[in-house]
Amino acid sequence: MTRTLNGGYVSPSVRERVMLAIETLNYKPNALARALRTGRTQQIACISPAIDNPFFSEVIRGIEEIAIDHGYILSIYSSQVIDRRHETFLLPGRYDGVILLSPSELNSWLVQELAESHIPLATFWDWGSESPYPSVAVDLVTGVEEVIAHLFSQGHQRIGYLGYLPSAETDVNPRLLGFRRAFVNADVDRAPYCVELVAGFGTMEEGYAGASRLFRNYAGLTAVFASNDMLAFGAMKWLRENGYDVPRQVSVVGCDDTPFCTMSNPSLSTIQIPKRDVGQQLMQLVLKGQRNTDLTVHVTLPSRLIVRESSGPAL
Amino acid sequence: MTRTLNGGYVSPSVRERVMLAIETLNYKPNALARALRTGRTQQIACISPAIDNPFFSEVIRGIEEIAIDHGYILSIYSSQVIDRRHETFLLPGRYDGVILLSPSELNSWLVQELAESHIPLATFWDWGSESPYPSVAVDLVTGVEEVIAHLFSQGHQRIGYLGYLPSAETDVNPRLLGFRRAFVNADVDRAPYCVELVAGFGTMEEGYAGASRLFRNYAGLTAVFASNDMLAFGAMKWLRENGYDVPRQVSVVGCDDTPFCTMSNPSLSTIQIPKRDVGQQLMQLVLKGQRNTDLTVHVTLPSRLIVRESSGPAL
DNA sequence: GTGAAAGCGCTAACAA
DNA sequence: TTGTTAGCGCTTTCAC
Repeated sequence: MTRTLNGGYVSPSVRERVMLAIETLNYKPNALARALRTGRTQQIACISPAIDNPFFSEVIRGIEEIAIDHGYILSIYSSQVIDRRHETFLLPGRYDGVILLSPSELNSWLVQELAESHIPLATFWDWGSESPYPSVAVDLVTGVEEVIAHLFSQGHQRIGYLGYLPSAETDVNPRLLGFRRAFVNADVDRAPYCVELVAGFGTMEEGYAGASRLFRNYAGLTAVFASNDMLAFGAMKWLRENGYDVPRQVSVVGCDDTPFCTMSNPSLSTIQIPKRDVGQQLMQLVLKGQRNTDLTVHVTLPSRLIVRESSGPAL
Repeated sequence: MTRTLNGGYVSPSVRERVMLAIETLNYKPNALARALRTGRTQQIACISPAIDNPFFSEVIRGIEEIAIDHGYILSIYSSQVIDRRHETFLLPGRYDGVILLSPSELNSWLVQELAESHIPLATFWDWGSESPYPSVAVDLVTGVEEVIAHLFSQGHQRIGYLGYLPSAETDVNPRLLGFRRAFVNADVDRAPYCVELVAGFGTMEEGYAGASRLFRNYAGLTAVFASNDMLAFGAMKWLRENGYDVPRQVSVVGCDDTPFCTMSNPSLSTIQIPKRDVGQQLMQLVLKGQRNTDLTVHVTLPSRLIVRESSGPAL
């Protein structure tokens, strides 16, 4: 029977009889038993911190494209609900590879376990310092510098930064890094920049609340850079509701270039990230990891500013 | 060893020695082998047609809440990439239950297979006629009637419907059904309504293109009802770019009440669906299905109109 | 070209 | 209380 399905030397008569039996008994192979025997499941796990953030959706689409091409199917998990109780759920056996999107301190234990488990691993690393694991990163530092240069060139002096922190690693956040560096590098004297960080995963609600704090705590801001688009949208809402005209009174720039950027009114200036590419490279890294073990590859992709309607000349 | 982990009668000394061995050898149980033996995987699969539509994200969150409570972990798949090659990937063994969101003709084969496989199944059914499988549905017909009543009351006469069709089942779409029925039930003579359907999954791009066709094909429209929020956002963008003021010249109403409804400018009037509830009920259905087999339960949840800024008096 | 048997890593049942 | 064994459903290998 085995041979009939998996391609072997079978005589036509036997093949026919087997096929008939399969049909009549409605036989379905048990994927689990097969995986146990062969050691491969043809499944890849992707653990995402927020499935409702379109940024990750797009990255996942990239992963899927490559995975499908190689006969893998992609299983998506939300890292917000994974805790140590599930420790073993993807360890030995279950997956032929794991992709971790934006791991934070909240799931560092998972990264650790995964790394020790010898399952091919790839991470989307957006916390500054180099990843100890195979990773894809985006060069956001220069992206953010572009943003600040753009705002400076439009006459903005007092610029706010709106970020989020899933845990406490704020200092290695490349966006904030770029933000600070841009001010240091600027050849003119500026009023100090203003930073407001909200705890969370970078949602619109957080952006709304964050904007409120930012503008309450710092007077005279004419521009805000938000560390992702969701925050930016939330901030724009707060600004609109509180009588600030965007972009005439306040410029807003986001990060990620999610699909809503072109839909919002005004459309959102943002940093474009090659999201599909990120996903594709991640999956390629897993594929590589399946051959050579213990390699640590790092891929860095570029980012660039896209100016839309939400940013313009300062008053 | 088994007993030490899974709670059995073990003497302290043995327990200690086993624990030590586990520690030093860094032993991790193989989830696959365990599942093969016990017949349960503690995993639930959820197959979603569009992970980038926030509507589904929210439903998934509801599923997750209940799943977690019962010790299951949720695996999410995008049905857009699943085809017959993956036929066996969730059949016997892999999952203790499967939830199918908005199955369409595109994956009717999957529903079929699943139903035959005796895996507890629950479907989110949004195509009108009653589901032959355990399902959660939303009473959209009355929701849509509310929308039309609202638009009528604001003086709108010529109203467009903007829908999408993943396959050809347009006639059982409850939104369209409600839309038509509202016109029939109306006690006054109205200009005929106008329907434009775009092929696809209900994205913003489709909404943009659909609006363009709608307004090209039908003159004098003063209101549009879109069968989901994404389409509505796309339509609003097209309207804005083509000089139509929303809501002063054209009212727009969406469906789903996704988070962006309150963020967009103008904010979007829409039909609210209890998304979390939908998810929770779906998972409950799976749980039920694990006990009694072959039961076919149907849960219907209500929907209601939320009026925001995008709809108002006709010119 | 085909049947049979071993064994993947686990748990449940049965002896001891 | 503990050690041992059979077997989940498959694939691989080795006889025939």
